[in-house]
Amino acid sequence: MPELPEVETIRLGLQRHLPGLIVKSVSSDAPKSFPNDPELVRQFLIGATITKIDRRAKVLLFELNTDYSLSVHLKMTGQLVFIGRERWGGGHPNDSLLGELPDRSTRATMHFTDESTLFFNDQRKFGWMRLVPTAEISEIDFFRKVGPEPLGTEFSLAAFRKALARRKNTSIKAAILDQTIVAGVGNIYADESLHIAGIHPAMRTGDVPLKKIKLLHAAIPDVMRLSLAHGGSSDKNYVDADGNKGSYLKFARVFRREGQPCPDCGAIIEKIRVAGRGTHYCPACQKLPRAKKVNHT
DNA sequence: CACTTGACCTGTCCGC
DNA sequence: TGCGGACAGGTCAAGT
Repeated sequence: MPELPEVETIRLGLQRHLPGLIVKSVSSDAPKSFPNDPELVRQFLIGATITKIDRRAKVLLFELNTDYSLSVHLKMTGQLVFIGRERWGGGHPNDSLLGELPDRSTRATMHFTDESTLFFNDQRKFGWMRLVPTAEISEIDFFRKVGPEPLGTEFSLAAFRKALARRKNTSIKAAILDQTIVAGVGNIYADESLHIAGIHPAMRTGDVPLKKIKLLHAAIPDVMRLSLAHGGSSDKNYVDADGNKGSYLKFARVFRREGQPCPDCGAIIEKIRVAGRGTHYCPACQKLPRAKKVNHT
């Protein structure tokens, strides 16, 4: 899915469009992508005003002027696309999408009283939109366990080292994909940050020297800021709230670049499988000392 | 607990 | 061209 930079890009777009809008109706493929009790929807979503769009890790939170919030996880292929008040003839920048949405991957559609619409599309149906009592969000298991935001101040080197100590026998890639270690890293930015830090993705976490852990700790927020500046990464599905693609992959160092030269040394980038995920790395810049590998594929 | 694998879905691409 | 299998950006549950 969208990883942190993509979800944050979507959040910024939604924050421009949604606050102040009043939900008129919702249609969905419930319960699959919209697992909510119809009575809760009627009471706490229909007629509610959206006040703010927040994000924690890869989860979006639509704050409502009721006791509930709408949490959204896009997983691998989710999209949230807003179509403005086209009936007013206002020339919204993505009016060209009119007629293209809904499409066959549209799982939920939220209509607002001003005739604008938010489409939740998700080809693989892994994502969801879920009403949660706002006061209980911090008690939800995921939010209790999730690690620090890499672009925030709590992501200190000390906190990172302490968290990594819990996963010392797994690969460093599996460790940084673990949302309880650091929030928002997914497959793209795991590969990119490990390349910046010069760490082989399959290296056992406990064997990565402190010097490299420091580089990795700096690389994770750096690569996310760079991606954010380019509107995120669009490989196949990702678009922002206005339907635009992100361009980070044009600048990617290793992700989806197997067979191409490493931007640092020119060696040919390889693709392997680590932690069950397709993994891209430079065999020259990211060496694996003998016996420092983790015993899974 | 720490760790790995498989499941959840649909679509696409690749080799035969 | 058709068909089977592998694979795709994320998390969970369930197994060891």
